[in-house]
Amino acid sequence: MSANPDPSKPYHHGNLRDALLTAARDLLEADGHSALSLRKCAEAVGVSATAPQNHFQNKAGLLTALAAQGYAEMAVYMRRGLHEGADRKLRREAALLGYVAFAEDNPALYELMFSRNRVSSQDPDLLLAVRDCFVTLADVSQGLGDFSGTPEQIAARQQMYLWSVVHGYAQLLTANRFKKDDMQGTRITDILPGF
Amino acid sequence: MSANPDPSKPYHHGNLRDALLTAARDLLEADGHSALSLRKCAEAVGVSATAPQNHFQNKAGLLTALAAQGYAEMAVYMRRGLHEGADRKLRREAALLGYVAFAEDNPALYELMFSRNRVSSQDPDLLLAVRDCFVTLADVSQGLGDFSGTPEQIAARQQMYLWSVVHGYAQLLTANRFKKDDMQGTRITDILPGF
DNA sequence: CATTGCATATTTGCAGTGTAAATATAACTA
DNA sequence: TAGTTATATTTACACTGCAAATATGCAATG
Repeated sequence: MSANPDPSKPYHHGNLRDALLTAARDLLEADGHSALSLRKCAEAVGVSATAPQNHFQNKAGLLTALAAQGYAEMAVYMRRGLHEGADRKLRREAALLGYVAFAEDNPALYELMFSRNRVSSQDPDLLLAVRDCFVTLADVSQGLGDFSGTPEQIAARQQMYLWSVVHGYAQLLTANRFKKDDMQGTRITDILPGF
Repeated sequence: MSANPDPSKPYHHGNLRDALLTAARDLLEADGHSALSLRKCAEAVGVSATAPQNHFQNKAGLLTALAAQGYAEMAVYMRRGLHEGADRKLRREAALLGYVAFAEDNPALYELMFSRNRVSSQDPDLLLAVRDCFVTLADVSQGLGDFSGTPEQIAARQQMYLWSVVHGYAQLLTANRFKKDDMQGTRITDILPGF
């Protein structure tokens, strides 16, 4: 129909999917989840309003991809400073501090990752990223506490316990639910009895 | 201009605010937060699309009122089965089970109550409801664990710890993040080491 | 009782949103 | 080169929150 209005800009972006994800994360962390729309992402990247539809089935698809990216990064945070052969308690401490650090660095994304019904929880890529992330958590939960039952039950409860505390702490912290006076530099590793 | 189209229905609803809140909760729990809109609430109650504006400054106002209602109800759940003079451990158990039961009965509302930036966290009514709710939590967190420091620091960390575990457990549970095979009827009181 | 004031509800209008469908463009492939 | 496919645009529509003007009826006041 009409010619390309700006010949300097190619018709095809080349890497639109990644560019949209980056724009989405910026919008999400900068202005909150309510400021995140497919159209704003498109505008930020400089493409037409409906271009994102070619890369994400719908908005949930974009959010799901964001969440998967988040889990992958959280895994890196957790493994940072976690060295093979180190003392188990030190490994656990490193993983927990990494977990919380990720949540503090990406509070809006963290909320999205643990939200109900906003991401397609059965997405294969997401499931993979989640699994990879919680391999570390399951690892460092070994030998924790004094639970009873079969070895499998003990392991399951150790994981449920550790994940519950660290997730609860991370979410309450990033949602500003802890009074600053009470905090006084308290870290996740300071509130685990017998740690 | 034009006469009332249905004389059987009064021009003024009479109790629109409460009716809207009820409709909002139904929509929220039934079809998820994305199905919740001011217009749908209005339609469910049978008033004009913009009638809610007279009772809530904006959508955040409605969500804030919903959250405040939630905290008030959660306080009731926690105090249910918590009798004066009872053993502290039993009181703690009752409060925790009540906390989780509320989250299970109102998963979408629970998520809203702990979300970032969706509710006006400085709303006076909300703050009051939150405070009343966590009086009980602070109460039953006394004598928990083996923390060190000044009495104030110990109390603060006891509260942070208990709130973190129970919140993390409730959220992960209602977000279906615990594998059913691992659960096997495990309750919050089963994953607290030394409980 | 009449009238005035106020809380409540409606109507109208607008910008922003997700998404479907048809079309256009360019890259790849045989 | 010709045909196919992936990628991007345009157009269209229903839905949303919200602002502004208007309508309605109750309650208090003269």
